[in-house]
Amino acid sequence: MAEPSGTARDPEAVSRFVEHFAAQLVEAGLPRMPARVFGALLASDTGILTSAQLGEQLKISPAAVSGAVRYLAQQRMVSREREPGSRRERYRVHGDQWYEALTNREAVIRRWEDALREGVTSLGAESPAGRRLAETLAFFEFVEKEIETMMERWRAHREERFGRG
Amino acid sequence: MAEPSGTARDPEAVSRFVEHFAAQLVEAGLPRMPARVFGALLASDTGILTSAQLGEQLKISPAAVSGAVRYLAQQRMVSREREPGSRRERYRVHGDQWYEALTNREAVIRRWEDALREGVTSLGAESPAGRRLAETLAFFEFVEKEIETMMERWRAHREERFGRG
DNA sequence: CGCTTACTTCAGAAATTTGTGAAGTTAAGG
DNA sequence: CCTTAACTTCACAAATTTCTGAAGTAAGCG
Repeated sequence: MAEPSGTARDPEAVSRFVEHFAAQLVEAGLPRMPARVFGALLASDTGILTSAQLGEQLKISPAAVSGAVRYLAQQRMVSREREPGSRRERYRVHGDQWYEALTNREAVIRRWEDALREGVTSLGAESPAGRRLAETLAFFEFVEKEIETMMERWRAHREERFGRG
Repeated sequence: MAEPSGTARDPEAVSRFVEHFAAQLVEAGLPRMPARVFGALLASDTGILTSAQLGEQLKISPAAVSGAVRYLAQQRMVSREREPGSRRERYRVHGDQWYEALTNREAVIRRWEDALREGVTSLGAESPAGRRLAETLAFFEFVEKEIETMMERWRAHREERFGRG
C-alpha cells in the first residue's frame, strides 16, 4: 500500500483522475481534448509531457494532441517549450501561469465591456435600458480590478502555505 | 438625433447590441439562444419581456424561447414570473440576482474541488503530482472564499454609485 | 364544460463541432 | 544534401448540438 518515493505510478489511478477531472472541465465549457490533455499534465510528476507521451497516455492521434495543445496555449493554460537540440516539443503546466490564465477571462471580460459600452452609447445613457447596461458594465469593471488584487493575495497566501514554488 | 425620454426605441440599435453582446457570450461558452434571449432582456426598458415578445424580437420559435429560458432560469440568470390572472409568463433579469449567478460558478468549482481531492488521495499526497493537485485545490478553495467577500464589496460599491436598486 | 391562448415537449432535419488518417512542413543528424 | 523524426494542416466522416414544426398539456374565460 505504501508508495515509496520513486515508485512507478499506477497508470490506472492516473487515468481515472484525468478522465474524471476532464469531465468536470468539459461540463464547464472546455472542449474535450484540451480538457484531457490538461488533466494529464496536471497529474504528471513534473508537469511536463511530450506530444508522444500525451498521445500514448490518452490514446489519441498526434493531430488531436496538436489541436488540443494549440488551444491550451492560446488560453495560456500551458506553455510550449522546445527541447534544445531536438525537434521534440514539451508542454508544461506551470503553476502561477495557469492560475493567471483561469482569471484571464480578462480578455473575455474586456470584450463584454466593449459591447456594453457600445450599447450604453447607442441606446442612450439616460434611457432605462442604457442605465441597466451601464450598471452591468460597472460590475465588470469592478470585478476586473478585484481579480487583480485577489491574485496578489493568492500569491501571498500560497507562499505562506507552500513556500515559493 | 436627440432621444426625448419616452420616445420609441430604435429597434435596429437594440438588435445590433443584442446580437453583438450575445456573440461575446457565445464565445465565452453560453449557448446561442440563451445568449440572445439574455441580451434582449438586458436591453429592454424594464428588464422584463414575455415569451411572445422575445420570439418576435429575435425571430425565433416559441420552442426556442422555451428552451433558452429554461436554461437561463437553471443558471439563475433570469427569473420567471407568472403574470397574475393570465397564463402569460414574464421573464426578468433582476440586477443582483444575475451577478450572483455569474459568480455561481460556485457549484462548478465545488465539483472541480471534489475531483481534485480524489486525485490527491489516489495519487498520494506526497507524490509530486499529488502535491500539484493539492496546490490547485488550495487555489480554488481560496478563490471560492474570495468571491464571497468580493460580492459584499460590490454591493457596497454599487449602492454608493447607483443608490439601492 | 368546452374553447382558446400560452407555453412545453418531442422527433427529426440542419448545422456545427470533433477527431482521424494522410499528406505536408521543418529541422536535426548523418 | 538526403533521410528521418516530430509536429502541423487539411479534408472528411462521425458524433453532437441546436432549432423547428407539430402535437400535447394546462389554465383562463365564456
